[in-house]
Amino acid sequence: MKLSKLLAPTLKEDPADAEVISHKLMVRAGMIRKLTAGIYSYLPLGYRSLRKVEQIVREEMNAAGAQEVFMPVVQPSELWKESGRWEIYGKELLRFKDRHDRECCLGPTHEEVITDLVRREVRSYRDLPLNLYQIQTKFRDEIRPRFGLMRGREFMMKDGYSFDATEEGAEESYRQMRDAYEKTFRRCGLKFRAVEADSGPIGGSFSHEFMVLAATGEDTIVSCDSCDYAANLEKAEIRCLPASLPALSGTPEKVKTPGVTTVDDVAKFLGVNPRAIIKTLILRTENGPIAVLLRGDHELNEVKIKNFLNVSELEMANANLIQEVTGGPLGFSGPIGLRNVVVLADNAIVEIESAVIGANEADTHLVNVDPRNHFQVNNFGDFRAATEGDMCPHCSGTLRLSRGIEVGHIFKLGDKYSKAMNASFLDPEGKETLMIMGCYGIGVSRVLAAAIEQNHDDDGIIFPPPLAPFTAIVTPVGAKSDTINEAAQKVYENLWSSGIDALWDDRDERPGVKFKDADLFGIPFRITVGQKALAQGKVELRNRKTKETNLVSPDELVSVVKTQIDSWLAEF
RNA sequence: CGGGGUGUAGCGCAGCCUGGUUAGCGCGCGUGCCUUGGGAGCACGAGGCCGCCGGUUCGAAUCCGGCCACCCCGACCA
Repeated sequence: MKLSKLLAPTLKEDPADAEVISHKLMVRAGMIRKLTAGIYSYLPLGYRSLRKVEQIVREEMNAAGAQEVFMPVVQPSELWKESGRWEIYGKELLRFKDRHDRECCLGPTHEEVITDLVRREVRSYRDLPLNLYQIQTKFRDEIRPRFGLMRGREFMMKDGYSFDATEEGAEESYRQMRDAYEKTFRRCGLKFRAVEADSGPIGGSFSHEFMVLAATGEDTIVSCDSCDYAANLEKAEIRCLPASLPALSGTPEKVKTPGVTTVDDVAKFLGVNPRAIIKTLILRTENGPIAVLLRGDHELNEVKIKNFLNVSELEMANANLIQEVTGGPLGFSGPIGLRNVVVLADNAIVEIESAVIGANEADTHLVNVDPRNHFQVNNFGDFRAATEGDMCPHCSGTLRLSRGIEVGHIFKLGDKYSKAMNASFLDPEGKETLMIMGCYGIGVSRVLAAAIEQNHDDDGIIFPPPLAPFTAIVTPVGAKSDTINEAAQKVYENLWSSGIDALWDDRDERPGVKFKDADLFGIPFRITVGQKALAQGKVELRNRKTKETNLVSPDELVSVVKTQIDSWLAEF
């Protein structure tokens, strides 16, 4: 490809609306352009890279025995009503009506469609296991799309679904996908970690997320510093030692705390550590209000509460509800004297020796409270978000927090969808049995963004060779000389005939412009054809990552490039 | 949806507070000269519904009201 013919409009300045590096660089390198919030066009360079990610995913899925299919974007509401998700999916599901007034939606994921397909076509255990996947545009009407391709509304996704006859088979399918995901992300040159995750509204029994490690990630990963335990923040369990404190003598005493409502303010006002305060959160669920007690310096983990109570709605109560439940105003709630609420307490509060709590009365707190004696709790449990330094649930190690970008998510679904939609088969005894499902997603466009987050420098993108839009760029420099241009063309043609996709910067630009663009594009190898090297019968090979330049003869060029690709890949 | 911010040439921005003839700057773009190993220089030039609608005024990019879009923080989210 001649660069003079390529639509690759580069920018010297960062676009004003881009926040993260991958977004800035993809726009500057002329890979993508925004159409509207969270919706992007791919220009030739961006699309080439996207296709390379797709191809890696495709190869690994095929190697793992999955078969590629292609399903509709527009889906009828009937299927979603059958699975129950028409009601629960929320506004992320973009719904509309067709000309006949039939309710439709744009597919944010394809459990319903695939389950419908498979239940119609598969009758016998002989047809199982079956693993089907597709690579397709998904639409999710995110509340707040941001960060370019990182969280778009329309994005490219690989979604795969397995159907097994037995539980063991389903677990084997899950394991195969997990292995395939490891290979896929490694081939994409990503530093990642598989972490335990909550399975969320999609349901099911267990799940892993594949997180690319990056400071700009939107997710928090909790990992143990001594064993291989890793989980996302929603899921991360916390080990708690049994409390062994003696009961406190004395009784709670009221203190006046005028206008002091937050944990920090109370701590400051009374001169105590926030760890000595028990905060009482009043929340509303579809089954009524609840109270959750947490140590002052801890944060609520809503997922843990939802899972414990098996509720789907959970939100902070408003002042009216707080008044109703506690008898006092917002900011002074405490566990003594609550009316008709389930009280959940995080394990950590029993370790507080002498606690401060709200008195359920304006401008008043109680001190000298014994959490083991002075109030009633319905259930103790692990209800808080993990923090740096907590104990690992599996070993004696310590938990650490880091940031990550979720590029893949695998679920074991069990019979959630096969049951709701009656996807069954006849087992060897002729008995009708529900299929056991798994589902497996990769954010293909997000992989591309994540790869750039991890691989860039001040000059631009540093694509790992497997994702680069072109593997090499031939850059003739020096005076307009037929010798140089002919030599450049020869090098270029030689690269292509050896299977290396190369770009040829045939523009009449000054060398600096060409070098800057080549760096910005992130093309792994630049071959400079110029007077100096040509005088020795050589060309210059520059490695985008190591920044090393070697003089090589045109005959050796291809083999040197291949060697350098191999050593680059060896790092993955 | 709550809070904050921004909409002026393809991109990045100034001008607005304190209304006043022809709306500027840098980059990019076109033509010519010149230059050619890290985003050169000079000259000339094209390009604007100043987000949209309404109001105030002799006069609005500028003041007022409404709307829309985009961005950030939060809530939310396979």
